[in-house]
Amino acid sequence: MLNYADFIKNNKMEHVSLFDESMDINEYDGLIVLPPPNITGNLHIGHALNAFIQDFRVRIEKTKGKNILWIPGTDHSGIATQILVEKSILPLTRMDLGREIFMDKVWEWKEKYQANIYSQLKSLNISLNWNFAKFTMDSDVQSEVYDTFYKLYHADLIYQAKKMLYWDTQLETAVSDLEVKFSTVKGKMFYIKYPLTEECNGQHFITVATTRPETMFGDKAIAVNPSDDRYRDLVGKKVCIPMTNIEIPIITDERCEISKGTGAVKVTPGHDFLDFDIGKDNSLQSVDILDSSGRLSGKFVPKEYVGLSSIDAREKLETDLMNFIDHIEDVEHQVPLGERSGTVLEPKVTMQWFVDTKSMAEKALEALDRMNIFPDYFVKLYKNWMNNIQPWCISRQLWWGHRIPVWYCGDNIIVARSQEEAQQKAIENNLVHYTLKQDEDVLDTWFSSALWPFVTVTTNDLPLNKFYPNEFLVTGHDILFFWVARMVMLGGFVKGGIPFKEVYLHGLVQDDFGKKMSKSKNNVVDPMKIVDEEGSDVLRFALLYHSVPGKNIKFGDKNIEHARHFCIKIWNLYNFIKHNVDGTVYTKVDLSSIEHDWNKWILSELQTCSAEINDCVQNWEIHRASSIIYHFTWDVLCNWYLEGAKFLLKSDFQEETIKTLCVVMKNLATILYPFIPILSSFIHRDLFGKNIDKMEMLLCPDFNYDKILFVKSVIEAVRFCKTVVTFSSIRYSSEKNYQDMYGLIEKISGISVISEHVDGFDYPIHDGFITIVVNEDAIDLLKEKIIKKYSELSEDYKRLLARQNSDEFIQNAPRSVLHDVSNRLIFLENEINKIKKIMKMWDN
RNA sequence: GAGUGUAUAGCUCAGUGGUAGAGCGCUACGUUGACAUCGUAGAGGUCGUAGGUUCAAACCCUAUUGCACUCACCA
Repeated sequence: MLNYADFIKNNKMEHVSLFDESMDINEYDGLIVLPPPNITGNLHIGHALNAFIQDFRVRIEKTKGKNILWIPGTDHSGIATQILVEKSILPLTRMDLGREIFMDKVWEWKEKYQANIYSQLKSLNISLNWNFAKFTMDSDVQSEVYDTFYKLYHADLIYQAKKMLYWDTQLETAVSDLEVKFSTVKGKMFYIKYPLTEECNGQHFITVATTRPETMFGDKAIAVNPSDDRYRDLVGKKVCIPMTNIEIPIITDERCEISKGTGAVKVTPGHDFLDFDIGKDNSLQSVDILDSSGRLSGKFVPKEYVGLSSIDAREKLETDLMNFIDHIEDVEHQVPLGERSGTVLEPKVTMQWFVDTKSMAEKALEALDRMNIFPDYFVKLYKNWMNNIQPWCISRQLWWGHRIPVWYCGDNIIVARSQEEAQQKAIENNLVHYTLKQDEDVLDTWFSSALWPFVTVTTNDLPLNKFYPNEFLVTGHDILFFWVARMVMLGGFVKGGIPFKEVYLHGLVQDDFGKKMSKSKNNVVDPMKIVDEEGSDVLRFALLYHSVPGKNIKFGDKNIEHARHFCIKIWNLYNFIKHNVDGTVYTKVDLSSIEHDWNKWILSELQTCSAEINDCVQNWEIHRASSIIYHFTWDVLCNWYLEGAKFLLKSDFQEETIKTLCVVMKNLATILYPFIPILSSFIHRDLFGKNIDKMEMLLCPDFNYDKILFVKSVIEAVRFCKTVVTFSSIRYSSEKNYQDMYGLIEKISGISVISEHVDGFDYPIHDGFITIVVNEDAIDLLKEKIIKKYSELSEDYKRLLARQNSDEFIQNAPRSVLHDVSNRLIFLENEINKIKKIMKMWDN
């Protein structure tokens, strides 16, 4: 027979098709989209988690009879891809190649890495339907993107404005607030003395503190708080900017904090967010002293500083300003870094396109009534973000992306859905004498991603009313604002309603020590390597088992090992069953023909297990569902039932036990299918000759659960005693005497149960005693065990009795709890009395 | 600075007011025909700290400390 290692090896070779490619579109009952991976490289383990969670749910639905169309795709991811392609053409730059040739290079890159991502997704054995795959820059997707822009523009929700934004000097583009990551670095705080144009009360200078002295060339004022007594007399006076001797006024502004720095702050409206606002309110000019690559430039910058980077200029100023520097302090401060480029960002005023998100955010808040977010604590974050929504800058000064659908025609602006339409509009408006020039910039990647739930439907010519909203969305919590929020906003605007009925946010996969996986830390776990070595089921179960909603997963070899052991356990279970049914496989079994309580019991456990998993799935508690199936398979089925079944297979109950094994294996395979689809499909096909389909409804016959408790109780007692003494037979005595279970007990425990009276040591069990036939020497060890048990039970009893004797408890506790406690007390009392009786006999 | 989450066994983590749980690790025993990639048993916990609510708190509330994350923050 095939062993597990061979099975894994064989399955690598064969591509298991898990959906029926010929399935008619009418047979689908709903749709979901795969969050499109970036075409920047390889799938990482987070993608695998994301994909497996979706596939889990898709397969769950399938076993319930609901077919979900799952559409794959990839994202062009503007900045990230452009950076990589630029790196790949070094030492040439994109300027050297020109826009057209550079774009060809990016498209080449796209083809290569999309193919790579697709083949890696396929190796995860997930049920994506590849017939409908999309790329965010496909031309039909572009039409939808342009159409959305057009609609927003004509609804006055898109506008062009000059605003201060973070500017990436390496990529030479504006970036959105969400793409800024702050980092603590060591820097210097310069205390610079600005000379007053005329002395005032003996003062010749006003001192300001700054970490960015190089921006002084753009200073337009010195501001102090109006209630700051130290500077009261200086307000309205003028100072000179050191080096350039340009005169600027001392003004007051409420936003200056008296306790910060020296209380006096240099106002540079061109290069600081606060200063920009102060400048605007005080009619100060905003001058830009940095060019797009972050080098000093312009008429306000002294010649010897023109062309220097901020850092170089700062260094040079440290010596050049000698006479003006009061002192310098070492400080740690936060600097804004570009998420992708990692370079220091500069606040810079530029003309950009913005989406006015206010009204859409309001609708997105209302959408919460119809859209469930799991886990629900993310609702708070979502609300908080929507309530503090900022205009969304959607233009990027990049080459790779959807070119902004705006055409310039002299001083006229034409917003259109295509070049042709723009042309047409130019003709209509008598603008033909100008050359039509499309905006050079591209749209933020997230703008096109935000349309994903419906463009995947419309561009595939699928019926929107059937597939939109999507059934659910599964994604990492890190892109709640980047993506989920924007899908809800734009989806609501373009198509109305909500884009998906449920949102499940999973955590990030971290390394064993809870650190983020990154190439630089060399702690990246490659999912493809695990798939290659262990099979996709192992990776899948390892991830699902630990995926608590919203929480990050610490992932290491332990997780893999645990999942591998589980798969091997199932493999061995399958081996056992295959061996024991020996060709007579029952695919349909009339459960009413099952008579033995042991068999009926496992059927009922199976049913319970299935129902519990169902409950978990409703709430996306995949980790709990995984524990339940693990526990059922390992403990209930393999460790208890199977051991008993070994006896039944050699008894008069052989045939019905084979039937039971078949029913259990068939249904277990179906339950396991969403967790470990490859192995469970294989088992199902091999034993029952067909693919897994819908879950069967099991109508289990009634059975005597007391008998099961009896068997377990005797066996547990025997095992407990076996750890201290050796014996080969016991006698059981009680009112209820389930003789028909003796065989089972003997088989599982490995001792014989005799009915004739014997002398031995009495040991209490669930419902009576067992008499252990054992020699005198060992009795003390057993006594010790019993004394320990006695003290444990007594303590329990005392505590519980105290509770039951409390009037307040009786008055206030619900009836069911009172009932439980009194039952428990009766049980404990029984146990204790049994032990007392035994102990009394010791004395005789 | 504001917010969110989190603290439970040696480690990694589940836990739904009413008997404290799992995997790994550890100790002891056991290869009986699915599985040593295993089985059985055991040890190991004032559930971060301090209050409060409740008949009853790991769970609810308040405060506090540590950690993680999100947002804001370059004087």
